[in-house]
Amino acid sequence: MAYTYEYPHLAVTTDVAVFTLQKGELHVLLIRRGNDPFRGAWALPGGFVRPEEGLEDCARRELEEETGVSGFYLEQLYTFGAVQRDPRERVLTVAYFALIPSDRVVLKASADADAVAWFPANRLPELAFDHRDILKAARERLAAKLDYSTIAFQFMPAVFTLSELQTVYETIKGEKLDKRNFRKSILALKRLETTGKYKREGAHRPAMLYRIKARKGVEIIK
Amino acid sequence: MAYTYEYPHLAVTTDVAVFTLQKGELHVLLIRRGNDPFRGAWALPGGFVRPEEGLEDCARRELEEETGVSGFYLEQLYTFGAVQRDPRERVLTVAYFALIPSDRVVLKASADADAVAWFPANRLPELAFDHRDILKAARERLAAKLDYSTIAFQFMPAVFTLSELQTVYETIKGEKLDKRNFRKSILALKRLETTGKYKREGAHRPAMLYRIKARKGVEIIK
DNA sequence: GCAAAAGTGTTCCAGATACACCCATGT
DNA sequence: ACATGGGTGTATCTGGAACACTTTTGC
Repeated sequence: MAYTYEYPHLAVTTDVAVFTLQKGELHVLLIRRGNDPFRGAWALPGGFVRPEEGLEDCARRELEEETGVSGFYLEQLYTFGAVQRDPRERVLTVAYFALIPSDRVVLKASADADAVAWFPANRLPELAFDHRDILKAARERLAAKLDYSTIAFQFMPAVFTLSELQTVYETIKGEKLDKRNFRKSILALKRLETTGKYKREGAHRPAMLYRIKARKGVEIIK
Repeated sequence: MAYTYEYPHLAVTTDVAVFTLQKGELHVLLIRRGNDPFRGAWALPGGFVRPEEGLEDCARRELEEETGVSGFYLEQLYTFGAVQRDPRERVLTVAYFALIPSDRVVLKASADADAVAWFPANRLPELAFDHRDILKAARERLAAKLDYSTIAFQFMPAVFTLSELQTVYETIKGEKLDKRNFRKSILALKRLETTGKYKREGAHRPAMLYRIKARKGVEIIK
């Protein structure tokens, strides 16, 4: 099967930088490549855009196929188009980033990949293509958005404690936050409500469980 | 001449939303299309990406070819990929936005276009494709960046008065600013210096002319 | 002398920051 | 009883917002 056009066309992929939090560390989803180029190396999940498929649809489909997760937050990041970024031919990639709550990180292996795994964002293996650059851009965007949007909520399960939410902020920003000030400013957003239930674990006072009032999209705040 | 590939490729263009300021109004550069589809309609300058050409190179080249200007500020905006955005076939566009100082708005007609003209951003003609969406996204990005970067300097000629700079902010944000507060905050950035010369025009006190200390890129501030 | 834009400081307020102790629980 | 993380209020600081008059010029 061949595809012929009157003038040059480009190969176009979407790649997705998928983040979650595990054990107080930011993790990235990577796939071990089963084909050349970079066979055996780790790469972002992604694949070629089909002619009748929207860009975001493509990113979502590839990610669902390769990992089995769905319903995640997805946002276009940047389009990487350096001429030599793929050794085979010119390949453009429209990069996205996705966030997955920490209670939905179960993965399935798939036909496209030898393996799928979460890696701590600070200890990554060698990556295929320019995927390290893509991840760097995604981390910067994520960290920036913490300050002026409700994006952090996308990491949270259905119910959670304020300390857990604070850990999300601290992990991504890489700095400790003051507990009282954090609670004050988060509650001032009026986006959380108490469930009336408590999380009890370990030898200490149980923590109030909160939920997000309207789990719509990410809102810009301040 | 035909181009054949083993699997589907996409047509990829860059389109550029070019802004400048004229007579205290934000203006957009448009090109009247000489070919179908949308022959005779106005559109953003842009064109197909060549296989051996970087994305930003393409945006810059198309804009220089069609307008004769060069050395402008250029930033990737967003990639638009709706399946039906071009009636001929699936065409992806990597949209950029560009800013041109108000003293360099001279245009040349070119082979690609019947006409090139500046339009007030608030009174646009019918536009081809989804170019109205692209312009909307570009305006939003521009307005947002005023608050946390030095992007407004990209509109200024070599020397200018603080009142002229203030007019740039007021025009893009669509609101009046306090003169004393504006000067205080702009000068606090330490990015401007006086030239020692004055602009004298009209029956009033001459205004000090300033210049930008280091005309590098756009910096993130605060 | 008058019209028109340039230039200049201080007060006020709100939101961010710094900071320390008691509470509820399991062992 | 003690170790562990949960939960709470106030004083201070700082950056943004509000605000009015004098200066220099051309006509």
